Amino acid sequence: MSKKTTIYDIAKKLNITAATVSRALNNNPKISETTRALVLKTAAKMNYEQNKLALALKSGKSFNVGVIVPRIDSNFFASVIRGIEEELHPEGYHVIICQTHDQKSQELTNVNSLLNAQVDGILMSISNANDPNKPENKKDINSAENDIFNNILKKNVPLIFFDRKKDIKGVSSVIIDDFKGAYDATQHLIDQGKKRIAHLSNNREIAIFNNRYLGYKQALLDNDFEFDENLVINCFSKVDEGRKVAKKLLEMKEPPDAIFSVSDFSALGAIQEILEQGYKIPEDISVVGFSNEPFTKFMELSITSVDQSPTEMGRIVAKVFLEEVNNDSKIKSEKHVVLSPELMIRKSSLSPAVTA
Amino acid sequence: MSKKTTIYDIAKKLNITAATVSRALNNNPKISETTRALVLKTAAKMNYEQNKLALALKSGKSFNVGVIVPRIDSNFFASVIRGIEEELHPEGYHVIICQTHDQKSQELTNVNSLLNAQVDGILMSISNANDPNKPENKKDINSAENDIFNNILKKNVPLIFFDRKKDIKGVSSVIIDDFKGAYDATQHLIDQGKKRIAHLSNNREIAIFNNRYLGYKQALLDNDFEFDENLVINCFSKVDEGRKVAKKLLEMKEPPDAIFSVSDFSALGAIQEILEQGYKIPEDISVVGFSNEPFTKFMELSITSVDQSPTEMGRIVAKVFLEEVNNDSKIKSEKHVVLSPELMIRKSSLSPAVTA
DNA sequence: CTGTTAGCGCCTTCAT
DNA sequence: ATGAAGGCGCTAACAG
Repeated sequence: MSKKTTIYDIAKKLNITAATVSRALNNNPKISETTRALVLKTAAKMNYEQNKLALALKSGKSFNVGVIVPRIDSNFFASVIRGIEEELHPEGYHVIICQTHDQKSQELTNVNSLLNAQVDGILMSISNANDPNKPENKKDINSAENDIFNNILKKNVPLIFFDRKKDIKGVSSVIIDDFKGAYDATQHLIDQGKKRIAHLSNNREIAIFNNRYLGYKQALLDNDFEFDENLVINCFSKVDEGRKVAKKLLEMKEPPDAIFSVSDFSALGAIQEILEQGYKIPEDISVVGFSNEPFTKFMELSITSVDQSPTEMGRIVAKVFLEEVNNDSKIKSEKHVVLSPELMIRKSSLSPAVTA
Repeated sequence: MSKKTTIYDIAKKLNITAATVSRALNNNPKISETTRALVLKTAAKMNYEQNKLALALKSGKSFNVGVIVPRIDSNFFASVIRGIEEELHPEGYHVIICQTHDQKSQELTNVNSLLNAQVDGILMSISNANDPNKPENKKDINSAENDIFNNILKKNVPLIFFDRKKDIKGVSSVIIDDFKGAYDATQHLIDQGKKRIAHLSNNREIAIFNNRYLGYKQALLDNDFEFDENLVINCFSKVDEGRKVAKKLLEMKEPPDAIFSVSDFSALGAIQEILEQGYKIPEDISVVGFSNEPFTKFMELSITSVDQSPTEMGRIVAKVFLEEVNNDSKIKSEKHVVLSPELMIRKSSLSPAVTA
């Protein structure tokens, strides 16, 4: 129906020129108070609203930022996005979300389509951080990915990684200290008197999982524990996978008396299997997860987990972006923020003996 | 650094005009194969990428849609958004998300800013569906809200409500059949032999909660149960609130033997309180929640709940939007989709007697 | 088939 | 203090 009213409409009505209207609307000092007031009034009356699209085309700033995540319906990513949105909204930015479903191809198309949409920045958690040291990954997909990242940078669009990063020159990042999170979790189990601590890991080509593995290992070494590679098993972040792996662990000649998992979901699966086989948690076997998923604290047997403060992470990612986008100087500096995770100690690992 | 290359750049290089380049790029039939090939090749070589902003300004279509939700870090909304994104992405649309934190004021500013950004549609779950029959709501905020909705429609921007809707002429909606969900849940409890079923409700000015209340009530009446208003208690969707209310219920002279809650969170709180007081679930008291939050199936004592298929809801919302936006005809028709919820029966309500 | 022209809505020099 | 003109990048109508 009613076409949107433009500055020309209101200019015509007032027998002045669009430029004047523009000035009045933008608090330009070079204009008389009377005409400004008049313009403002009629603008309001005519329901004028600025067309940000035209402004964007003119200024080269769209006030949109793209956020790329593997999926949005996971508490972690949703919370990060929440933080980003809350921090960016007051600054006038809109948040566009894209999902990759952990597929590199999606990642590439998403980046391209965001770039075409002229976003002012791209904040992303990369789909699958292949180890650049592995020669088989170095070519094909990986180089295509690097190309796209460099493409972003060449266009002067700020790019910021969060959680799952990749080391690329000129790219800032916000992550948590996975090493520390794992170290603390393992130390906690040791403090509870556990002697044989297993580790449910995941694809260690992904930095976050590798760092958790290293933190676990270091805690053992620092406590003069022997490190037994047989107690480290990879599994996907699924409940069923956790069950399977737990079953294997319980079949060992010398089963573990504690499990530290990189995922709350596999930790939950392990717990289910352990209880089903008649063991007691935490008396016989303690379990610690990672991510502090909402369900971990809701369980009757609440699960100890490592909190990653995702909303805070999102806030910081947004702040780093704002700094970069507001930094006019030609010299761009990377910024690397490492958040400290917090161990949430709950029933699944709190030995009654120690409690008392 | 490298400024983005435009069609002018490639036109100049080829000594042709920008229009021709545009035609070549858009598969316009009126162009020779040779020049098209040439243009395509040099475009690729120069890393040309279409500026969607300019296109949007020209065509009036931004290929952005705004999604407004109370908050994104809730499994329900995140899943709906997932569905929306997955359905819209292949069609070339980007999804902009806004949060209201259940505040009407935020809702208004979000709508306005999306409109300014020239989105092609707005999909929203309204913050707080005040009962329009309540005279005290009819003025101020409510009318301001209606104004803004009508404003959207006047601009010919498709508006679609999901989950929390409001009856406005010309606005389509996708919701679930809350009445049926509640009815089925209550009937299930009756089938399990329960005689005195309490209901944890919530602000019934919000349609979804009122409909759940009505479904609960109708199931009782259809089974010749007496309806006891004392067994209906309002509480927020929080674990602690559920505990408090459960405590009250257990203090009654004649406590209930089952609870149907409009929220999984308050259901969980109730469960915690009930177990703590030494009652058995489901033998003494059965509990059923609503929403099928992930944790309900993870609990050792898994919680029966009503699934709302949020991802599916998102997909459908997106489809309804696409239909509207692709419908050229002047006659706009509302579309109202009502999804059928599914009761997920779990341990918290499955009486062993019946199981056997 | 291709070039010319104009305009989407806004802002910003440059005049006046 | 205001008007005139140009341009952001693209497409569509109209010529040729």
